[in-house]
Amino acid sequence: MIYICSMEKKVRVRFAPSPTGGLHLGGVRTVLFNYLFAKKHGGDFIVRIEDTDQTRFVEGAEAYIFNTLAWCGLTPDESPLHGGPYAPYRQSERKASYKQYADQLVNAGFAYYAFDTPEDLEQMRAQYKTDENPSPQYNHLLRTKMRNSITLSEAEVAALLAAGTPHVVRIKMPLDETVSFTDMIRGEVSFNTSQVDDKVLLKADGMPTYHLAVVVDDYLMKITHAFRGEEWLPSAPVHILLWKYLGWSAEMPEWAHLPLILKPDGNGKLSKRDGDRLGFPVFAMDWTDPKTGEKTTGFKERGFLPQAFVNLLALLGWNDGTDNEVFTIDELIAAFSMERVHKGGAKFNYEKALWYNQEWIKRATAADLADQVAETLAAAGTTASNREVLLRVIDLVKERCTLMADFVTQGSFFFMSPSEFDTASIQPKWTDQKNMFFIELSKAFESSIVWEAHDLEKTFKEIAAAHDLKPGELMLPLRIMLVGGKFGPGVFDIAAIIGKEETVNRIQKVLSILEHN
RNA sequence: GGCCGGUUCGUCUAUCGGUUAGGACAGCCCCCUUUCACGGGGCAAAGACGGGUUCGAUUCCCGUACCGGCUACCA
Repeated sequence: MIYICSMEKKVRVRFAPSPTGGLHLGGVRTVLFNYLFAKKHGGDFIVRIEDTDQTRFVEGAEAYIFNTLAWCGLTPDESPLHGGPYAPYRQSERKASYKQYADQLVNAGFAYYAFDTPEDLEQMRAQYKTDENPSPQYNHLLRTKMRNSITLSEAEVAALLAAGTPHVVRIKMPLDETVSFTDMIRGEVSFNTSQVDDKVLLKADGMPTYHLAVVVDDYLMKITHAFRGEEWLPSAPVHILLWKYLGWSAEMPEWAHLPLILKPDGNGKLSKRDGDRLGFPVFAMDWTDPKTGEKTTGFKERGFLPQAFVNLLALLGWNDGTDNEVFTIDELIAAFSMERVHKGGAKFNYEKALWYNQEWIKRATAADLADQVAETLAAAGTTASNREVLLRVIDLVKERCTLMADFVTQGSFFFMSPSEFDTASIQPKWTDQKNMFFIELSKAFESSIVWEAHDLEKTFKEIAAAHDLKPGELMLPLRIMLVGGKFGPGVFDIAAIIGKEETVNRIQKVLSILEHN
């Protein structure tokens, strides 16, 4: 027998989000693994919007998803936004195409109509709930006790259908069969069909559930590899069976169930709440819930570089087998392989995330950072109009910034005089002698012809010696005069950049503050 | 409860039968630095447990424990 090897087919993967809110870490990582795998194999990355639940529709969520992908630089080859040969890419717009497959399954005896109302189901669950079985399933046992085309006569079913009675289509899980498949990450996984319930395939409103839609669309869109979170593992047998019942087994994609991203403390899936509670972002970008108005901050607005965000996500559950942890997207594409994705979930570590961002800021050139830094500064009320100066400042301070916002504290004083001076740190040891020194220093600076760090330091030391003072006890006062506080790069580098006039002004300003205290 | 999955330093992880079990983040110490960082050096820190298989198991198998996921006309 000749098989068409999947390696000969063009790789096509899809990310299929439900537009119900902000995109969280785990979601972006799923996108990333899809993207890396596709690009690694010269394939296509498709985004398909799974908006089959009309009750959960959230305004703006879809646009948010695309904005996030754009920020991360993970551009889809096909999507509702980018178009493509298999449009539409929104399941709500594909609604009409699902019913025929549901009917096909019913006609073949693999699925059936169920007329139970939500109240009926609720009652059933209440009735059969016991301590041993806290959540009774609509399965091979219970379906015989419900109102469906298995328990009802053919005539009754026909009459109900003709009367337009609301109904769903459910898969008829076979009794005691073993369904197994090879997961790219976990190897062989198998299930006994008696343990799986009769999932709804087509809802009463005519929309498919995820179970039907994912199979139909993956087939129609010629998806070759299906990656999703581990939470989908339990429903995999339903999907495998559907591929089989629809007669598409030969084209079924390879599956990979990605490990979950866990909360840093305790256990369990990472949620938005954990971020709020522990003080770090969980969403990629800011998200405001249109209904509640609740705002959630994202990694972007928190001051992360997209390269760092992508990098840290890739290394959460994957590594290339070496000690290398910092990768560009191109390096990730080159190094990526599903075989090296972990099975176990990973607790999210915000400290490590900060480290990645700092690494990326350190490695970026001043020119790379300039626009963003200027923007960050502007948002904080500081105008950096001179690009030349801005570049010098960035080079001087970037290794002390872990978040973009750090450029505000580390960089503002280059462009405007500090609004506050930490004089409390120098006051106790302040003397007339020091006062005299700074008066003379400011005069000397004022009459300087050259204005470079090296010369300024030389002048500073000469005058200090003349006053019989150690440079060490004068450095901190000078720093506070120029910076406002005990931080920042070398004082003379700072003086060199802010210029003669500003340097002298700041020295005199603090001198007068000290005098009045 | 049932089903499925997972388990190496506090955290992320390397190891694809033989290693002093390696690296990174965080922590601590030292050096560099007349601030804060960066950088350099060092310390401390791990195979859940019990059985097998094997000359030899962190690695392969089984059981137990623990953790997680799922158990909707949600994805």
